[in-house]
Amino acid sequence: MYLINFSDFFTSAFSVDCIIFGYSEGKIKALLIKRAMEPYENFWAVPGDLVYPAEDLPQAAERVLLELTGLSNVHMHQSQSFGKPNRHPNGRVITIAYFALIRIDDFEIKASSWADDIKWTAMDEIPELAFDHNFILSETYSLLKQKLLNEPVCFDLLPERFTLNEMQQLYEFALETEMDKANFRKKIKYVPMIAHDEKQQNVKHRPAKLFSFNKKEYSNQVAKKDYQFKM
Amino acid sequence: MYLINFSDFFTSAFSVDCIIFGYSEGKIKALLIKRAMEPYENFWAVPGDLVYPAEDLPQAAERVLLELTGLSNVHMHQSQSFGKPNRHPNGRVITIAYFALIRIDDFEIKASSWADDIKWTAMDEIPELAFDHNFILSETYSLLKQKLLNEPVCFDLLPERFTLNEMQQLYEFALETEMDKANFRKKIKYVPMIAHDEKQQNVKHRPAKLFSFNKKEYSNQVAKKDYQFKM
DNA sequence: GCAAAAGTGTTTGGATTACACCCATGC
DNA sequence: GCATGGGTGTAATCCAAACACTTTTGC
Repeated sequence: MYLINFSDFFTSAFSVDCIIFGYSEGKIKALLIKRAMEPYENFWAVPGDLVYPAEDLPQAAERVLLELTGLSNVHMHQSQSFGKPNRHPNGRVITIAYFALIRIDDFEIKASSWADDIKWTAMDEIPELAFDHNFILSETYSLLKQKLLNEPVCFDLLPERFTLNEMQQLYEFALETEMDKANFRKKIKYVPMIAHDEKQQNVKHRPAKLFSFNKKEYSNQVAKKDYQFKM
Repeated sequence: MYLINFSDFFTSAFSVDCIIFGYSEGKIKALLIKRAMEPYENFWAVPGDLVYPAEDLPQAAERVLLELTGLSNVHMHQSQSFGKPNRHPNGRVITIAYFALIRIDDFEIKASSWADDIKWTAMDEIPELAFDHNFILSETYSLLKQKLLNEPVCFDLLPERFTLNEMQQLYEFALETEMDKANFRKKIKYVPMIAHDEKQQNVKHRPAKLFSFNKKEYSNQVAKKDYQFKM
């Protein structure tokens, strides 16, 4: 038996928070919005929204992403759920965090009806955020770092064509370590990548070769079980 | 602006599903219940319950665990959330899965008001379950396997005092591989464990030494950053 | 003694590390 | 030429796999 009526359970709301990670200037960044309404008006926050009663969760997260970036068909990774009874001042709201990895230069960000301002913020410069969003963001960033070690998700953050040094710097930022150039290249020797003839432009030193991730070949090798991405 | 009234968002319910993992006879097992009520009456299912409007999520999961096992103060690990709009026939119910790791021999399991029967089922013998519980269980098991590789959670499943072979067999089952005895022992050489004088009893071969996990020493070393559990 | 599993040592090859060196470009 | 990073080779070391061997118990 329950201590309350069955129907009284159906009095909660849930939201998705959608953490959008990008990479530029050697740093992993998250898209933050400045809230245009109470509660926590004028605080920076992770974009998120309530989920409609008939809407699927990842769909809702994709909707938030679409509104802010115009991007669709981006894979949403599920993070954790956060449900402390008092985390939202207006009622019981449980939030399910999702995160998306995108290429910063591929689109224009737009503020939305519920955001006054919007900006990319490097993960080592996150200010105080609304609600429990500092906690949500840092837990989700840990998950991202985990994935960077075990899955080739770095290529969702890097430009379609990138230099090996850009790739190395991404890992150096995420893992907060310095790496040896020669050793890094040995480590990624078996990652399926395409070497292009194209070179870096407008640099005042020897231009680096551009690479792109060979997704097809990667899927093949994983299916044949003779390769497992590992950093 | 929202397409529906703000209050209409507060028409959903949350549940927690609480996957209880144990280890015996060389296999990782999950505690399943036979449902005593509709929907899915008489189906096997993962134990779970609705969350009270003012209840914290991990608290609710602990409540479910307590009712079935009498155990409290067990750390609940969060798994994923599952929220397809039609996953529950009686309304929109989002479930947050948690999992607990316990020592099977440390307690008596008891059926509860909402369960007709209850049993331990090995992870390679899971039957068809109610709702989307097959999916929830297999996703959560993947997470457990992940944790077994990166955190010393195997000691929550093993008896307080265990043999190195029992530990090896746990990993062999989880990773679905066979391991070399000598190499396994080299790999765990730096895991902080206490070797006891006590030996295995009632075996018809040379009795093995019993070990236990040195949690205090582990915490120390992790704090000093000179050790990181890794299998 | 024999069976069975506990427990340990050795060899080998591949990966990781540290470090050195040469190369191509802009100025 | 020089500064700057791109790109590669080598030697030392560590680690993991394979496998063999010894030890201790019950019967």
